[in-house]
Amino acid sequence: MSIQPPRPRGPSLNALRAFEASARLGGFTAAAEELNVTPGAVAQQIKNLEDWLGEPLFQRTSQGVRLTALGEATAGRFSDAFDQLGEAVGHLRARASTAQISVAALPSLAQCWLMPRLPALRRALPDLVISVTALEKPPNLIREAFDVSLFFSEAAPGADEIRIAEDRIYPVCAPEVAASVSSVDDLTQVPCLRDGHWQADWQVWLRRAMPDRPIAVTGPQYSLYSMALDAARSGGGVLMGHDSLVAPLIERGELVRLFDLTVPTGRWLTLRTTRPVHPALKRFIDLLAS
Amino acid sequence: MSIQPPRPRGPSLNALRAFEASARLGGFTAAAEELNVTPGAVAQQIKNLEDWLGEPLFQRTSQGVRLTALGEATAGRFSDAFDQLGEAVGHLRARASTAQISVAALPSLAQCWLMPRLPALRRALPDLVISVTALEKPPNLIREAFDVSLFFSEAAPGADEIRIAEDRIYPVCAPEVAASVSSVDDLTQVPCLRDGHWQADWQVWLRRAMPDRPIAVTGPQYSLYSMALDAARSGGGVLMGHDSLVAPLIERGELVRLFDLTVPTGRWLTLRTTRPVHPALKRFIDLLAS
DNA sequence: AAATCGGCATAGAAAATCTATGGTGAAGTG
DNA sequence: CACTTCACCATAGATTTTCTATGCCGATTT
Repeated sequence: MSIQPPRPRGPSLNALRAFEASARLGGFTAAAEELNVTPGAVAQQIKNLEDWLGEPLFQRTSQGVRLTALGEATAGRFSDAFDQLGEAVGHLRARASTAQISVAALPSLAQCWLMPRLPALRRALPDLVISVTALEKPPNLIREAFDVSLFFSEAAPGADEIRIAEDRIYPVCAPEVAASVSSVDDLTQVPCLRDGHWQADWQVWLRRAMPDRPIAVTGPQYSLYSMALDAARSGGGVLMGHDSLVAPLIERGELVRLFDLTVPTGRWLTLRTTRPVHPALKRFIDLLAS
Repeated sequence: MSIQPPRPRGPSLNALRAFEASARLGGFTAAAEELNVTPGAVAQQIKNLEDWLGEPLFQRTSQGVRLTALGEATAGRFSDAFDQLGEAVGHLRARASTAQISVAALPSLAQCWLMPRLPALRRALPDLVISVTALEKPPNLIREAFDVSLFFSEAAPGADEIRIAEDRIYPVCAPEVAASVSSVDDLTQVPCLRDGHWQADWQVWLRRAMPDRPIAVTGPQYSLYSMALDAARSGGGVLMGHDSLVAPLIERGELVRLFDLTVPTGRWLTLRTTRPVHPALKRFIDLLAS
């Protein structure tokens, strides 16, 4: 008979992950979002870890948290370790023959760019299960179980990134609305539709259209670009169109361009992938980027 | 309002750890021991991981498990990642000012070697909380929350190991028993106490004492060396004494040596530590090794 | 002054994880 | 040849961990 008493328990792996994410992202709330839990859950995990350690890792202030010296000194090691773990999981998935791909995309891109392409993709890759998740902000592909992300990015493309198209904007509206807008000044007389996340679009375009005489436009705001797009299609006003998203509608005659001024926003529609890329994913990406 | 749907869930960290341990130790049972859970729990974790992956990682045979090609190809990455994670936790503990030390030791060493030294150690390091866990086999110091381990080892000492003493054996008994044993042959007439884990001790010693004429001794067996030692002290028979464990009792006259033959077992009492070593631990080790 | 943004604490709910149990086939043992 | 042992499986129920929900606080912004 052998002695089998309780061994000293280490910290929970989830607590370590919560610490790492909070340290890297600079707050419990951001970490909670990445980990897909509530901020309270992260706060608790970190408290557990601090209790186990007997020492605080974050210094709480009323407007957020800051790493203590101890936290600062060790956070990097945890990030490295979890990077490596994420990479190992990536290899596992890449070598497994499971034909599963999950895409993270900006809601507008998911709906207006990806969805129209999905039927053809599914037809070309019938053995592939493709799932799409709409996210406001690009996920950390090393940590989360996404294979591909599709967002607008200003940065120069990295090694695992492909620039698909430049983001260019111009006003668009339904054909029957176009008649009532003959000059830029007329825009003040019609509803100028806006997307909540791209509030600045109109200003960006107007600054170029009327550099000397600033004008202000107003109109309803939609939380999703696709909703604003629907509104524009049904004659609800003028929308600041993003070329990648409205071009097919213009081609089909559902929308028409107003004026000829196209303004680049300085961002690019960027597809980012995890490494390593398994064969099915490679084919998927090649089709998307072509 | 933003879209916050379920993100694709990755595998649980605990499942990954169970996989890593099982792959490294070559079985669910061994992994369960290290992780301090039942084998069934490990089997379930691994099944979860395989279900998530859609592919088996182990090939089950009736006498154990073997890694599949996929498991073989990725297990190493997970070991590296968890090594790094363990190291990060080690740094965390090392920099924290918590004066907590936990020692893993062979039951016999814990009771007969460490316990007698503990009072002095606690007196010398009063601000240190020292806990001791008896284990049959040395724990993996990178993975588990031990600071120091104390076992007999045949291998040449590594970088984080200190050889404290050579393991040498010789028969001992209570003074009143010594009178009835004047030659090695007399050993067949008295109970020869044995420890369950050191069954071979008598054979090792007798092979040297009587190289030409092998004799067999018999006697009760105890699961713990300290029990056999108590039996010997109270006159229950002759015990094969390990020098490090019985020397103090001989000095105090509670036991006497029989014959003059001391046989080295080829093993060494070895103290192993984690790196990095924090200051309190350093002082502890220095005291133990001196 | 009100709204917003992190963060905290707590209780109860949900989910993950573990144990316990009985069963299998293969290998070793008397 | 039966008998034991060993490692693993499956399942159900218990336990522990983790999460959500809620109300609260203090600082910044409007």
